[in-house]
Amino acid sequence: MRWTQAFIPTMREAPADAEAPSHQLLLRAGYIRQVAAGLYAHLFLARKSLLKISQIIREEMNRIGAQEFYLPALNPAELWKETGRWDQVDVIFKFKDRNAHDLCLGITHEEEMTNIARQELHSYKQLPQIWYQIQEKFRDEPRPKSGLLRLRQFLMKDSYSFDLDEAGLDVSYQKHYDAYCRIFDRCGLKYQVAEAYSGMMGGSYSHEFMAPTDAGEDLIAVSDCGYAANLEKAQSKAPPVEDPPGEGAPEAFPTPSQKTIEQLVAFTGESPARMIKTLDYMVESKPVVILLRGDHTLSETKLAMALGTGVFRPATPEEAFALHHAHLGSLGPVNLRGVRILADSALAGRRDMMTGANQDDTHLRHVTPGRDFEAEYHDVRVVAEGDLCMRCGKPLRVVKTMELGHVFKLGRKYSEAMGARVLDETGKEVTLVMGSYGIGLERILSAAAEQNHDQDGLFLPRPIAPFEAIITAANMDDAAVREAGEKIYREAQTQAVDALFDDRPERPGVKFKDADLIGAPYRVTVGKKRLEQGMVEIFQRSTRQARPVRLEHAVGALKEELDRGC
RNA sequence: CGGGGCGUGGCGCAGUCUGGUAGCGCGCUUGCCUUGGGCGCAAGAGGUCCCCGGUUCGAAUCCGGGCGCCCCGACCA
Repeated sequence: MRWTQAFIPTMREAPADAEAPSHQLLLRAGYIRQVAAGLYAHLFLARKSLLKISQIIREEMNRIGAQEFYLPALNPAELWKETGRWDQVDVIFKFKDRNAHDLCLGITHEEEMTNIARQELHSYKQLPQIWYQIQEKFRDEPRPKSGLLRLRQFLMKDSYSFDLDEAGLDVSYQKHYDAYCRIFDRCGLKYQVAEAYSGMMGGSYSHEFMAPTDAGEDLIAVSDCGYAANLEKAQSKAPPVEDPPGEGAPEAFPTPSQKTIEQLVAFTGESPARMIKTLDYMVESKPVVILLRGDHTLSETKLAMALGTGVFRPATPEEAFALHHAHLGSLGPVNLRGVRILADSALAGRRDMMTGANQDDTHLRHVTPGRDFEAEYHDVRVVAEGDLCMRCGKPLRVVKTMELGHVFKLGRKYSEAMGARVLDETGKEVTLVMGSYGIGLERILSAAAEQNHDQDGLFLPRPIAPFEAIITAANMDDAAVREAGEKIYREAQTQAVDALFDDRPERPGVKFKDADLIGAPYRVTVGKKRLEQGMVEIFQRSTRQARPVRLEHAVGALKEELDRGC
């Protein structure tokens, strides 16, 4: 492609709305333009890159025997009512057609795929099946953000596996896991596979493929031993805390206006790890007291697991007062009767701690869990940086990441609800066991941009860069330079190098700046001085290393560099 | 949905408090000049000041209502 014929609207300045580096640079480099919140037009460069990404995905899916489908994005409500998701999922775009028939735009396609499965799969002999598509998905997100990171319409590769039993699902799941690793490897991304929270569907199991980047919106805990998990699910051992040997009974002491842990730390000089934080929740309309170490944070996701229900909310100050006869800031578990008390496991075995006295402006010291109050112990805290790995005991790191893909063992949730059954070899009717597996295509591009940029622009991994190289003729008015550029461009085409020839009559500075911006991993620079020696330059964008090569070897040398991987 | 910010030419912004002919930089067009890091000179084009209503002789500016976008939080099948 010649730049004079390409539509690559680069911008010197990023629109003020863009904050994340990937967002700013994809706009500045002319990849995308915003249409509305969470909706972006993919221009030439974005489309080109996304087509390369989808081709990689397609190849790896096909390699595990998956079959590509293409289903409508527009779907009738009936199927979604069958599984209950019509009412349960609040991000569905719903509307009526001219006949007042309920329709929605697909957020994923479990229902539609399962519908096909139940109509067409009748025998174990037809199993296993893996069906996938690369299709638009629509979600009425409360808050779209960060350019292509959280969109209302986006491209997703979603696949669905249908097996006779769990053992079959394990195989389909593992195939996907391996395919996903190959896909993200081939896309040149740094990523981490993390165990993921799998909701309240017992026995389910999932992994997320996470790209470390500051623009991400998920936190994962990572250990040197290979353990990694989303913070929603991650478990850890809290580093041990030295408690004093004191065996004294709880003793009240005045703490005027000391309400927060922070204030109490300043007031008493004790560390927050020596304090018990008391939180009240209303769980299905009944109060539950939750205890945490002062420096720990409650995980509502884990709380839901521990309680076996998601129906809860923090108690109001009035509800808390009714229970403790004290205001927030002085709550504690000692002498509380007739209420369920749930303590984080990090409190087990501790002694001589400090907590609220259930009397305003008063706290208790010498409080020992198990002696001074009884509680059920559960893991309900969010892993903190520095907590110890449950497996290897080494400190965990907390890393900010972007979710690229998710593989999920669904089990029989959809097949059961929709009656997708086949006959097994004994003639018995069995419900299909399903998995579902997603990849966000725009997120691959965003993550690649986040992981491969500097102030001047992008340098995307070769397999997903819109162009593998840009040929920059420094001065198109110089006949020798122009012709050398043309020659390299022609040869690149012959050699199947996907190159952009910058043949614009611009000043060199403009062309270099644009070349730095748009994400090609290499630049071949043709300039007057070197050309007089019969030389041009191969410039690696990521390292900014330039090396001279003979004009006639330029494309060969470029190919070598490209093939070496970048 | 709660909190905050913003809306003026394609992009970045000033002007709004204190009402009086709509400005600057970049970009764009044309000509000259220049040609290895967004060069210089000159002449131009381009704006419903987010929308609706009100106040006023007069509204980008004041008042009321609405819409849109961004950020933080909540949420995220």
